[in-house]
Amino acid sequence: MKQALEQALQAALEELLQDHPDAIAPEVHLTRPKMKEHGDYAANVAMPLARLLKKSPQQIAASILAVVQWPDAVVAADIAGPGFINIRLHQATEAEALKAIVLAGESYGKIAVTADAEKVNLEFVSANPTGPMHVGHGRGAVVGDALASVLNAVGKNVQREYYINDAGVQIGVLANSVWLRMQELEGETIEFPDGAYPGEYIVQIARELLEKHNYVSLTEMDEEARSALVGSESIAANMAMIRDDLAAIGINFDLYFSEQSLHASGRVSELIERLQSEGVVYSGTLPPPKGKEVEDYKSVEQLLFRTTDFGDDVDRPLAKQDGTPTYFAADIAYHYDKHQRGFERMIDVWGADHGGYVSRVQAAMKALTGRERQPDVLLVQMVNLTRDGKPVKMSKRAGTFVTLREVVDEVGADAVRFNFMTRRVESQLDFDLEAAKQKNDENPVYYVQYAYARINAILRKAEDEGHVMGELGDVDVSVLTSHEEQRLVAHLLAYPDALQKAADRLEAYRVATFAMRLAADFHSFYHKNRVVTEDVVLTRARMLLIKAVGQVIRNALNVLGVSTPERM
RNA sequence: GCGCCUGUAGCUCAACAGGAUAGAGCAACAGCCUUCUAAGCUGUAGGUUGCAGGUUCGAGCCCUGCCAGGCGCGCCA
Repeated sequence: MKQALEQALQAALEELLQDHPDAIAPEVHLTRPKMKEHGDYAANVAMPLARLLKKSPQQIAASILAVVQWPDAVVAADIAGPGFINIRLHQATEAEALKAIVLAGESYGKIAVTADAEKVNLEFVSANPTGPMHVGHGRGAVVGDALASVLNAVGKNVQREYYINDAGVQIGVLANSVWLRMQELEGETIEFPDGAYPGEYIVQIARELLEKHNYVSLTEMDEEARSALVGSESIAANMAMIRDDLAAIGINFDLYFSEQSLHASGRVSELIERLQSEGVVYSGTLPPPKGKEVEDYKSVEQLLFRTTDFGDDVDRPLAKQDGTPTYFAADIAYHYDKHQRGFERMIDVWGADHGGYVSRVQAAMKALTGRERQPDVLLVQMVNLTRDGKPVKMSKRAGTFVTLREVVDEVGADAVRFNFMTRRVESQLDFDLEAAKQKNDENPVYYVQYAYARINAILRKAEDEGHVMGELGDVDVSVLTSHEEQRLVAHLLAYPDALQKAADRLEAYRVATFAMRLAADFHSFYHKNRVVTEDVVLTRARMLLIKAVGQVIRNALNVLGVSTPERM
């Protein structure tokens, strides 16, 4: 319907502007007015034309209305305020759409993924395999997963991908930490250095490794070989834990991609060679960082990628002083690999502390593929964990940081997911453990789920009393005339647009706020109108209405990965 | 010092692509359960949208400058 209206207006505009060959008709964009008095749809097209045509917006709106050919469903269109065109539809036309919603069911609002759908790679979480995920990772995980679902729902072919940083010095630290604990468990006296990972999980891994391997033969091994063995097994153990924790909030990846595999297969060095042959690499020195005190700064000649030619601030090193590739070098190889795997679009979800990294990766991809803004990066801001309003002290060094798993176990997956999803990623998020645990109005997730459960309670009650909605075609929706009913209908019809907008802007939180507003409209309706009454016709119409509401709430929560209990 | 993000009601956040009277929840106050789930609803109060300029028919949103908070700033990832 919206499209039909927009087309009608667009056609009218073209006609009007025939006398102005140099004028370009603005794209018609209809909105749903906040206030019912402003009709079902509103268009502001007359306003931007005011200057161009040297007429008042009201006059222009009038000339548009004079030529426009509306679809049958339009009952009235008038000019209001500073030049809005407000369109009113036959109430029954809107309500008829309830039937289509119920018929479509789970697929209402969704676009099917076709064979030629755009291939999107969505990389998120990518927490280091050196320890458990913390709450900040959890936010990125939830946001990434929901965004993947949103994109999938609008017809994109989405792959969820996790990049395992299983290379570099941190892995050596991990191997060393575990080995020290193994020695300790065997009764040796060890000194546990500051830089090592202190957590209890390290001891647990050490214990498991001692069960699998003969300690004495390990001590007899060459140190490098032992470190490699302990390291890779520790990574495997940590990844198993991470996957398990992710599964606990309903997140599964299509692919876990190993950084180490890029080094092992020679793809990183191949990539560096390729860049060299293209002349965007040189040997040079970087100026010392400004504003930050670097005590032992030494100017060193390094292999540098001329990212400044592609929009970055300074050139970036591809190799460390010892000649091994930097993380950056591997990451370029990784993103280039995604490109070669045929993804038309890449989206990365990173923590805000990686913000300074965006321009260099995009610069590298521009150099390699000529494409701008790839990957598209979502920077997720920090989570401040509180309990009863007081900050929860976290220290990674002391091993006292709160893990994502602990939070999920304490407050539940639904509460964690929904709370992480109700805010834009750009804003920092305060997450209070006590508030998230409460099953009351402080907790938006229950508010929405409660609406769904309540709808089901009513439908059960209706059936118990012998009411049958019957064939959709027989339901007379013209009796749904109250303010609350019309609001609900309008809201339901806005769902596909809301989903599309969330996808276009990579803002999954919109689906959450949509669900909350819909739930609010439903609760309001519930208190003013009875569904099950003596009036058979009205009862059937309202059963259809709330069934459609329940369906849309369910669809929205499905996208967000939040459960929809039938009873609460 | 430079770059990115943020600043909206006492608190946590919205405001759909620059549109109509800036909205919700919590907290406060006053009401609503012998009728489909009170994990809910209705009402009252609460605002110089950090500050100052600018752009235009119109600015919370765009531009400039300040102020405040967060993140980052070579060979960690």
